Formats: sequence, C-alpha cells, structure tokens
Amino acid sequence: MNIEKEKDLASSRARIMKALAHPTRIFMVELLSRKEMSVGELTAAVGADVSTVSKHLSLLKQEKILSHTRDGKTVNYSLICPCILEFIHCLDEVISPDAGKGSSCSLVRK
Amino acid sequence: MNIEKEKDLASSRARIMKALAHPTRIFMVELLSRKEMSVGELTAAVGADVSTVSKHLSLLKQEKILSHTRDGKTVNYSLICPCILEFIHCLDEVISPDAGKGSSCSLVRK
DNA sequence: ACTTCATTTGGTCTTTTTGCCAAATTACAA
DNA sequence: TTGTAATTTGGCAAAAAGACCAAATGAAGT
Repeated sequence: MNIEKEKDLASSRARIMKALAHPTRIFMVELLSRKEMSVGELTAAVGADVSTVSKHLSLLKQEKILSHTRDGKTVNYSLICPCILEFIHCLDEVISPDAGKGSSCSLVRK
Repeated sequence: MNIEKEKDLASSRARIMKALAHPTRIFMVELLSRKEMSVGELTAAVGADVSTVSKHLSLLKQEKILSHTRDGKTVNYSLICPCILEFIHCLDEVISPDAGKGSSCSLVRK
C-alpha cells in the first residue's frame, strides 16, 4: 500500500476513534450495548444536560456507530453494530492482556 | 459494577482513544509497529513540522503507548506493546467484519 | 387549536487541541 | 570549546470540541 493510501486509512480510523474518544460517549456506547435506550434514559444515566447528550448522540450517529428510531415522542438509540463493543473491550483485553502478571502492557487499569 | 466505576473505566478508555484519535498519531503508531524509527524518519514519513511530530510523540509516550531510547544524537521510538496495533486493526476487522458482503457495519472503508 | 413532554438546534462562551516558529537542550565530532 | 545535527520545549494564534441556555421542532393527548 502506498503512503497516501495509508494516510487516508489513518484518517478514517482516527475519525472513528475521535467519535469514541470522550468519557460520556464511550459510556453511552457501553450502555447501549446492553439495550436500546431513549435520550432521556441516557441523560439520566450519564448525568449531563439533555442537549449535551443529544449532541453526543448525533455525533455517534453521524459516524454510523448508532442508529435511532422514534417511538411516539421518545427517540431510542441503539448500536448499529454491536461488535463496536468488542472493539472497545479490545482496549482492555489486548492492551493489558495480563493485568495481574506484571506485564509491560497496562494502559487501562480495571 | 456500579455506575461510578463504569464511568471511571469509560474515562480510562477515552484517554487512550483520545491519544490515538489523530490521523498523524495513528499513522505513526502503524509505522512504528513495523520497526522502530527516529523522530527525523517519522517526520519525513508523515510530512509535518518536526516540533509537531515531537509533540505528538510525547503525547503517545505519556499515555504509555510508546517508549524511546536515545542512540547518539537521534531518539528512537517504538511501541511498548505491539498489540496496540491489533487494537487499531480491530477497528477494521471488527467494525466492518464483512466489507464485501454489503453488511450494515461499514465504518472504515479500506 | 392548545398543551405538554421529549428531543434537537442555534447561539455563545470556555476549554482543549493543533501547528508552527524560535529558542533551548543533548550528543558528538572537529 | 566550538560547531553542527537531532530533538525538545515555550509561546502564541488559529481551529476544534464541549457545555449550557434558550428557542424551535415533533408527536401525542385534550
């Protein structure tokens, strides 16, 4: 692969990473991996202003991580691809594969 | 796990994500997964100001993703844990597991 | 049509992130 | 010690991201 293509790929990856690179957003993705939730429920769970939560959600939607369906006057969000959760957990599993063993990889402490 | 612990974990994960959430940084990690490189080599490869590259590197160092050793007047950077690369590729593999198949998961296009 | 509840959008302010320049540091060689 | 190449640091301006309020929109129910 040539260097320009590699840079493009890096940009694509960085966009996704960036969408997940926020405590509230990553937490919401974790919550949504368990069950779909409305904006109100998510707002209560994360403890922030509704408008803030809504904007986080639309960012994740824009990056095609979440989808939403309207049900009456509430809007439910859910993971488009539940495997994104695996990706996040990949951080814990892969980056600190042997948390107890005193390995050199210990980026995320549980 | 209680909700506060979950939020803490989300923050830890977000810190790592954030360190990787930049085209240049993610590209450098990819390069460094192949072989260790000096600041000068990386600068040439990514095409940015040396000082900029140096700052990106120290951010990655701070997050314990990279380590460095001095060799004469050059400094060589390398991945502390090569498995971080697997994590990044996890984005491609896990998030769009079946790129050709017309799946609903297609965040990263190659 | 009028209200009410849930969510989104617009606007603004603050904080963080980037990127470059110039100056400082480090190591080595003459 | 002087000079030179490689890297880091400090400082500053521009750009992006985040948070909150207020106003707008959407979907029922009265």
